[in-house]
Amino acid sequence: MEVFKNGKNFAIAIRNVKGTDFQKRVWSEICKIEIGNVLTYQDIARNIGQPKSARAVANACGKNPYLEIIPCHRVIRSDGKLGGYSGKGGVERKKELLKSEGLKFNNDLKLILN
DNA sequence: CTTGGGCGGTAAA
DNA sequence: TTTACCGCCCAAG
Repeated sequence: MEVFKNGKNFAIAIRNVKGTDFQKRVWSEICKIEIGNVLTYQDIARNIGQPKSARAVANACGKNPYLEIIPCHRVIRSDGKLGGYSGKGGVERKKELLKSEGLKFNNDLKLILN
């Protein structure tokens, strides 16, 4: 059994999750991102000890089975652009989610740092 | 801005 | 066991 925490500090136990070890490591790492924060795919890769696996991390995000729990929208590209979003609404939805968490973007969908 | 090479995990063939 | 596919990254031009 894996234990995930989201940004609101709810602990959520998930049994019989369907996915590979790699995917679970990625997902649990994503759950650590707090509201208003973002990490890059590369950051996640580094945090799980596989700095060269940024692309694979993106794959795992896309297969996230718990869209409502795991904040995969808080993962963006290392150049500050949004990247993709496989949930309903696509990147536009991703952008709105992040804006509602207090982040801002320029017209190139690029994150504006404070 | 574009391109081209490199990359790793996964599902399907 | 290969292949094809990607929500990526980086260096050059």
